Amino acid sequence: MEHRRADTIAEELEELIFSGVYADGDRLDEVRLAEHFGVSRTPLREALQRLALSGLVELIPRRGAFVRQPGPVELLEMFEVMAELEAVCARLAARRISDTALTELRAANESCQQAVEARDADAYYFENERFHSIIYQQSGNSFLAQEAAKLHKRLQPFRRQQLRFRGRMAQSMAEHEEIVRALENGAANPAAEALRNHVAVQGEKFHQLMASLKSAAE
Amino acid sequence: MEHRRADTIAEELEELIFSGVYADGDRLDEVRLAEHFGVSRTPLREALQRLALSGLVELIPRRGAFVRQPGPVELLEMFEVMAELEAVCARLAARRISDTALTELRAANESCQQAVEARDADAYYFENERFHSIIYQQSGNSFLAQEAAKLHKRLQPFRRQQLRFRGRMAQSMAEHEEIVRALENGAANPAAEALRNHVAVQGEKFHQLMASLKSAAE
DNA sequence: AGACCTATTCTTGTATACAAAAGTATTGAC
DNA sequence: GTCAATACTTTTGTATACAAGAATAGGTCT
Repeated sequence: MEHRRADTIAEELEELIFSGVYADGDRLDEVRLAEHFGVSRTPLREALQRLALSGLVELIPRRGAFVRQPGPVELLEMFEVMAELEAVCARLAARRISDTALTELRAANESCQQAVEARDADAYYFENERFHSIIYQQSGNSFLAQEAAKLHKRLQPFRRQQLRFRGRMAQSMAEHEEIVRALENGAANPAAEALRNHVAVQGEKFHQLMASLKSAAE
Repeated sequence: MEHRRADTIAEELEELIFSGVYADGDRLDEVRLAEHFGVSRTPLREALQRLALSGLVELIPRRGAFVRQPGPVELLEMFEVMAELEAVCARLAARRISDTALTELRAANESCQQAVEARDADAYYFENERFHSIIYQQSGNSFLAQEAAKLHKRLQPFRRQQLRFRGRMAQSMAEHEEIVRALENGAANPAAEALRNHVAVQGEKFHQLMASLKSAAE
């Protein structure tokens, strides 16, 4: 498997970084990565340029590409922005959401619930993403939906950790229920508040987790 | 002036697109651009990859790079998101803003006012950017500040147009005053509301402008 | 021994060469 | 004249080659 294939390199590399193969600060060796993907340095460098703007990778001239995993502070900030973006989505969606979308939302929530009962984490993540994605779409603002989806994806690996907390999954489902009810009633502010808290609590839980890890290390 | 220089190509190209040299849908010819910058296709293609993620350029495989200027609908959506982002910044900044930052804010506003009186559009844009940038920073969330600044920059060329409206500059200054007062009082919601409206009205004015241009063309 | 300078090696940045796909023009048939 | 098929041209995608900066190791002087 030598050459004649690329185009998906950026995505594959992104996946590699997301999945935690590389730690923060790791240098990405061009020749090694090129070998790994079975391509030359040219397309690999193009992929790195792509990744640079999304913040996953920092390109230092004449030095190389370094993995840039967000630290605890930056993560909290990102969760805060996510909470606000979702709140806006909810506020707009409360007025604009269609009946079919509401049906889909209930279906996604149902599937979510089943995943919780079956303790199927993968299915839960999938359905949870669907749930949130529907709300983004129904904001009626496709630019907003796009930005929200982008950040959601970026935070996905960190959301995983905060579900370790006992009872968090059940609480999360209750919050989903509340969100759906608010959207059904077309209640803009309650929907926004519910979604903001739903996401913000994830950031807080994450913070708690980090703090507990840190104090345990001391 | 042949080779040995790049690194800034992405920025220069971005500037070229921003300044309106290329229209929506224009194809960016790699060899021509490479010649124009005095480099080979390799670094130029890397620059294009960079620009692709920010949405300025669409890369269609085996077809080439096409300029992607947002249409009226997308612009309105972007202004809507900008308004919400700034509102969040204001809400957070109202609690966290420092005295020195408030002083700077007043200074920026003063300079803005002077630029209006001198009818110096360039100075106005510069000071206006400074004004908003301070609020982003004072949100205390650097990720948020970064995202807000990014979108602000992207919308900059379109803001220019809506200031043609008679009296808009003076109104804008009054809105700035109101924002500063709310921040001084630490009034989170009023500050958020004031800033949201301040930005949202820009989107509406822009919409009016587009509509008038369209009806004039018929 | 430690600091400094130099030679060597490694890695990035860029140009060029070539292959494959898309686009264009020319020819021929109806 | 229009359509289709084929040859030709243009342009993208990728590999490779080479140049220059950064890192490193080895040696020298104090």
